[in-house]
Amino acid sequence: MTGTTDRPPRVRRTAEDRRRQLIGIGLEMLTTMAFHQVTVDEVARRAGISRSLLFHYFPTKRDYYAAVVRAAARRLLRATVPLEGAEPADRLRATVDAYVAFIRRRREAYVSVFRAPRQDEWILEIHEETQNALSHKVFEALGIDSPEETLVLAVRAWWAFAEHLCVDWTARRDGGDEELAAMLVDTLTDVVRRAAV
Amino acid sequence: MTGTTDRPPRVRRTAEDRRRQLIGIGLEMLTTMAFHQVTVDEVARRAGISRSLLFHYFPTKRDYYAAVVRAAARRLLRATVPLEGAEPADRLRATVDAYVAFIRRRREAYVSVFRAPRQDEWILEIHEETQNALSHKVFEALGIDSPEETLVLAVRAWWAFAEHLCVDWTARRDGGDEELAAMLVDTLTDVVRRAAV
DNA sequence: CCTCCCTATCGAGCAATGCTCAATAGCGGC
DNA sequence: GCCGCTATTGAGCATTGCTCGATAGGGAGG
Repeated sequence: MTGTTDRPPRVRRTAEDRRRQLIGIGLEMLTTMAFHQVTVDEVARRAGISRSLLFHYFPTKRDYYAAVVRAAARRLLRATVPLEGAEPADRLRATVDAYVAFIRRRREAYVSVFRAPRQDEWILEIHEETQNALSHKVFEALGIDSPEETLVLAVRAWWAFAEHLCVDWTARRDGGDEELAAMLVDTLTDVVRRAAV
Repeated sequence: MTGTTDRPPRVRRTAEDRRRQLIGIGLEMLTTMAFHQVTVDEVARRAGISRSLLFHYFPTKRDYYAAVVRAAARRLLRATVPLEGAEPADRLRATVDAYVAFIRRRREAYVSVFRAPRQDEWILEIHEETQNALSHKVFEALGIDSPEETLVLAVRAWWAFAEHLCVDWTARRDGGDEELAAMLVDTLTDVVRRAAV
């Protein structure tokens, strides 16, 4: 028998392609394990490349992580694009519905990326940015142009509420998402009212 | 000149003492940096001991981290002991006030321990436990013995709201904590009402 | 005050893992 | 069919979490 380890031959992709592949692998792995368990070695192995190449595309493991998380964030924001030209209440409800549906569908990934142990403040920042973007959607939906700081803080904090409730709710119940969404919209309305005073 | 590196002499403490010292160092370091930046080497250096000794007391770095976080959680829970035998509304307000005051005082530490990047699911669990304990205090204050699951989820999620709002608020404002506490109590009341339906 | 023993403490070294750098080889363009 | 750009690799370094056998401080008993 030959002593050759049957390694797949070197394949050459475009940079763009390779990036996408690597980020895809990261997204997939994060649904299974926490990021600090995701070793560069393993990602490279799954991609069928050497560790060095990963470092060629992402100078640091954190950069890689950040890219993966950013990809996840983009997915979320794309999923919650607000309805054009409907009633404020409907637009609010639509965004909240989309958010609930997103978490229902991608719960595992969402948790590992955003709520599970994160290793890097950078990830916090991306999460923060994302939640701020969601807050912006709320103000958009409500037709509020330049909200008071208190209101901004309150709505942002409400998203923390929403995130937590959605994650827990989808973990314990198989359905009732309409009820959940309704409760979210109601409490959001309450919060806005309280903070606007 | 002598070539002796001036290392302090070996001092022998009781196990209990050493544990406390190490945990204290951890709490202190966490106010300055994220945990993954806290290296075993550095902790040992500050304590004036060898790395090995740290591993003698905490079999794993995570065990050490967990001990530090647990200590921080105990502080928080001790700080928010509910008033005995007052009106429900007053007890609620007292707990919320204590929580706000705690974050105002120990903001840095709180953030690094609970909201900053955490490396370990164990830490999430401790945080979760702590927040659940806080939820329990709310039900105690309100005189609710066995709350519905929906209510439990809602109140727990409200604590996520409260945490976020407090951390952000204390970061941007120097005062107005009464206003903050009032808003928290109001929104909590709203949430309880909405979830009880 | 001396001795003994328990255990707190250390030093050296291993393994995993993030990261670097010079060298190699596939593929598009001429 | 050749050439050059760059995607790709392999070997190796440093840090860091962790192990293990050896050492020594200090309280208990004489």
